[in-house]
Order: sequence, then C-alpha cells, then structure tokens
Amino acid sequence: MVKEKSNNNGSKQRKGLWSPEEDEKLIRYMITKGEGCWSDIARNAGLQRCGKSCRLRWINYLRPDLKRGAFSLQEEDLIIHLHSILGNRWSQIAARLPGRTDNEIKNFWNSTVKKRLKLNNNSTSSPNNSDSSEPNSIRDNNVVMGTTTTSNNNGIMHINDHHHHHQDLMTMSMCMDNSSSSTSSSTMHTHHHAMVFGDPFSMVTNNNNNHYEMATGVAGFHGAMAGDLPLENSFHGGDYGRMLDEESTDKMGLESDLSLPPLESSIRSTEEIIIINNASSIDDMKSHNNHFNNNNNTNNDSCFKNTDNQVLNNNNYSNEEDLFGFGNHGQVENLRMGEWDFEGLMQDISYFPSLDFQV
DNA sequence: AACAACATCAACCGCAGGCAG
DNA sequence: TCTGCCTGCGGTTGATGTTGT
Repeated sequence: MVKEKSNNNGSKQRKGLWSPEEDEKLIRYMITKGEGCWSDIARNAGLQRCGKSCRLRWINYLRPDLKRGAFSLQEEDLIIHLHSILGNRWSQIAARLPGRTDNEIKNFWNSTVKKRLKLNNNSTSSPNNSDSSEPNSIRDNNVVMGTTTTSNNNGIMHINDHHHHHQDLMTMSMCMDNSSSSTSSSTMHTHHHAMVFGDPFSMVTNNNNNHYEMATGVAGFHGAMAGDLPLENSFHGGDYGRMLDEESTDKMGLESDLSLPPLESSIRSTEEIIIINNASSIDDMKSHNNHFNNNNNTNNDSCFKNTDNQVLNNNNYSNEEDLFGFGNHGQVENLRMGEWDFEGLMQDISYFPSLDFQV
C-alpha cells in the first residue's frame, strides 16, 4: 500500500512500498550521480520520496553489493556470536557480514535465530539455567567457543577466563586459515574445515609496530570473487564469503592490511565502476551482477532481488579502518568495545606462540 | 477451497549524534 | 552556544506470503 503525505513544500511524498519505476529512478540516479545528500537525491531523481526513504531503499535493497538469499549456517553462527558480543548493534554486526544489511540481520534475528535459540534452550535447558533472561545463544554459543562469558543487562559480554579465551583465539586462528593461501606468508597454516567461529575480535593481528590489523575473516569484501576477477590490488580485508568457501583457491596473502569496509561508503573498485558505468540499462546492471553470481537464487521479482554474491564483493575499499571502526587503525589506546577490554585481548594474544602476534 | 494463524521482511518512526552556519 | 539539517541506528509496524486446519 502506498500512502502519501505532504512535506514542507506542500508537495506530496509517497510512502510505503517502492514501485519498480521508483527503484529504477533511484538506481539510475545513483549510478550516474553517486551518493550525496539524500534529500537532494530524492528531489533530483524525480522521486516523491523523502531522502530518508531513498537512503533506506538504496542501502537495504537496491545497492548492488547486497547478497540476497537465505543466510548460510556459517553466517548464522557468526551472527549469533557477534550478537553475543555486540548485542543489538545490528549495523556493527552487518559491517562484519559483507553483503548483508543491518535490517536484514535484524529481521533474521528476530524471526529465525531468536526462535531457534529459544527452542535450543528449551530442549537443553536445565532447572539451573532455564530461567536465564539471556535471550540468545550466549550460553549455547560459548559451549562452542569454549569461552566463559557473562553479560550485563545490555547483553554485552565479558570475557572472564583467559584460558578459555585462548581457546577461543585458537579456534578462530584455525578457521581463519581456511581461506589462506598456500603461498601466503602467513604464519597460520592450519587447514581446518570445521567452521567453528571463534571470537571475531581475535582476528586482529599485529605487525611489528604495534599496528593491529585484521588477519582475515569476517571483515572486508575484497577478494570474494577471486575466481572471476583479477586481484591485482592489495588485499583489503578478509572475506567472510571466501572463508565459507572451503574449495576456493586462494590468491591472497594474509599479511596485507585488512580493514573493515565502511558499508555506507560508495568507494568502489575501478573495475566495478567501469561495469556499472558501462551498463546501459538497469537490466545490464543486473546481468553484470549476475556475472559474478553463483546464481543460487531463483527469486526474480524485483530489481537485484535475485542476485546472490553480488558484484561489490570484490570491492576494494581504500578506507583504512580496523575491524571495530577505529579510524586510527591500531593505535594502542583504551580500545573498548562495549565492556570489552581490547588491550586485555591483545595481551592475551601474546600468549599464542603459534600466532605471530606480538604486542 | 476457505479461513486463521503464523512467519517474513520492507519500510516507517523517533531518536541521537555530527556538523555547518 | 544555539539552531537546523542530515545521517545513521534500532525498534516497531503492517503488508504479504506460507502453512496448517
């Protein structure tokens, strides 16, 4: 249902579901002009929508880098774990899941995960823990993680046990290398196909200058399409999608800078920009997207909705931010994520002889 | 086939923070 | 410092689709 309301200028503004025509207008505008002030975009694109609505539509639905389709088990695991750490900070969780939006994850959590975890808890609950107010998998999850955690009222987790924390780190290090190259100079060479997600924070590695960087994993898009695209650029970020792909041949080293791509950024790889700019129609754009797809998805009812593993997975983000969005990229300060003691984490990392971490 | 109940998800709303004037 | 605008976030709503009876 589409409603209308008057804006400040007295002109009518549409609300409700977007029509294909509106989508096309917005896509065309975004392709040709790029992002800018959303209220201007709404006006200039000839849309009777508020800027906010345009932004939402673009970010949650029309962006070509969105990975549509069902969440994989690995993504679900990661969401559960990230949620146990970050709580309902959907945007931060989404930032670690390339191609997924906060809205999508939020919906997925509220509709699917929550229920599943509740069922899990019910089936495994004992009188001692069944009354826990913890809404999610924190307990369950940490069985997997081998990490003893507690949470405050906000669901923010505290790591209490150094020993288990180390296990946590180790688990992750083993997973991480799933996507590592046989030619990589990384010091982590364990090949481990069981996707047990350790703590994503543990994926922060350290070069020789107290310069913390992501080792690989959940953050970053670059490299997802290694089979399709030349990766002549340095590897900016691990890739969750690749990490999930056990069979992928790896062309990337691990020692490169790894950074969290700002999801809202319009920074794109040159190649992608060419692709998009050369697209003469929306259909062209869609087909270009499909070019990079695995085409697992048959849903075809709206712009880009059918695309899976889409083009921006090969994004080359030039912004250097670390996993947590700390712009200083590794300055050792009082880095805290919620109640998380980042420094403490880094101290913990130093216990790992097998990881090339030094603090 | 018809209806109800439930599930999913796109989109809206309100708020907070950043920033420029 | 104040104000207004813009953006981003998280919670919520409601339309639509699916499943069960």
